[in-house]
Amino acid sequence: MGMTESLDSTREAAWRAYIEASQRLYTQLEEDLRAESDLSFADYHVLVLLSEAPGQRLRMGELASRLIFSPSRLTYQISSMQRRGMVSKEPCPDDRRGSEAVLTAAGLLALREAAPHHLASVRTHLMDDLDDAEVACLTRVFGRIGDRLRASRAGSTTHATS
Amino acid sequence: MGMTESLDSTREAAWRAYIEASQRLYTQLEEDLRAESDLSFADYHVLVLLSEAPGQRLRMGELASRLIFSPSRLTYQISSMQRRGMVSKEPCPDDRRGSEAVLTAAGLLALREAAPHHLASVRTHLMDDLDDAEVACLTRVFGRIGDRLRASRAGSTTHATS
DNA sequence: GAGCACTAGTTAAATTTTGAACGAATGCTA
DNA sequence: TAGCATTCGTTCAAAATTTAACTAGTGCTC
Repeated sequence: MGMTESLDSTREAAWRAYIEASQRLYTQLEEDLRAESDLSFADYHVLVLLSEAPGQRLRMGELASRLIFSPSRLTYQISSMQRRGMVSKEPCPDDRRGSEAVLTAAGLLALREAAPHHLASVRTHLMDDLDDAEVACLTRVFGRIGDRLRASRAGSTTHATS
Repeated sequence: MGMTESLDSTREAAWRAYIEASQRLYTQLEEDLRAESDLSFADYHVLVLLSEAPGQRLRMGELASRLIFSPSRLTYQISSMQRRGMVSKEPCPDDRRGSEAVLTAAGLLALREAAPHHLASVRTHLMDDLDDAEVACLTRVFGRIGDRLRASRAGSTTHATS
């Protein structure tokens, strides 16, 4: 387990650059989105996931795990969107504990109106700066990290065997 | 300005991988930090910045802009840390409007105790997976994006001249 | 040096997020 | 099938965050 207590300096620089830029990027995208659409980043993301789902509906739990939201956060998020008419909620047919969030026509419209602006933001603030090799690098790196984190979380949920 | 309405598919994949992994990474690091130290990610970051600053003190505004926090969020953050004894607050000598956050001995100790664990998390969940070329790529990409966003925000703060 | 626009930071109210506890339904095991 | 651990999602209270005033101080312009 030989572990040093710190990051080597090139990795520390990478870490700091990543943290700062990610924070700025997120802030900027959220601001752009709100400026042109009444949607938060979370709203937008919910709309995307629902619009891509079969029947344009998803179980609360499934949605929460894709958004990486806590259950209660998702409950709040969905009721807020429901209040604004973008989604409705229906009881789940095969599991009476569950419910599903369903995209409404208004929700789909909101997504269609916001998407071009939002995607333009993503391009402007992030993607336009990247060459193909860099895009490939990001996909590879973050894909791998996401996989690992997804797996480790799935593993630790199930109670530990001695 | 010929702009398409969407991202090409490799960029879209990169974007999605990045967003998901970033969110998971942040969640995981925060959880690790709390599990082993009573500190939030924000607390930790404040401690790092103060510990590196000359006199181990920084103006509120300076700290806010480095953390990418709104002024009121920083006020809240610092009072919370003050309550817990990690920082103190002193009026700024040369500008009576201002104040500075000062690292306390307890704050420095908390940082020293948390750092090895936190850095181990960063390594485990992010850096250990990356080869040198990938580290270089991240540094370059996020450095550039951070610079651009910092610049564009600085520019838009000052009111627009027609 | 008075007036005025701007900056620093705080405060207050509303919104969002977390975390723990809960009620209801499921499904496994005996 | 009774019992019990687990899962699904919500609720409630507490903590964090945002947003919009607002106070105080600065510094420029005349």
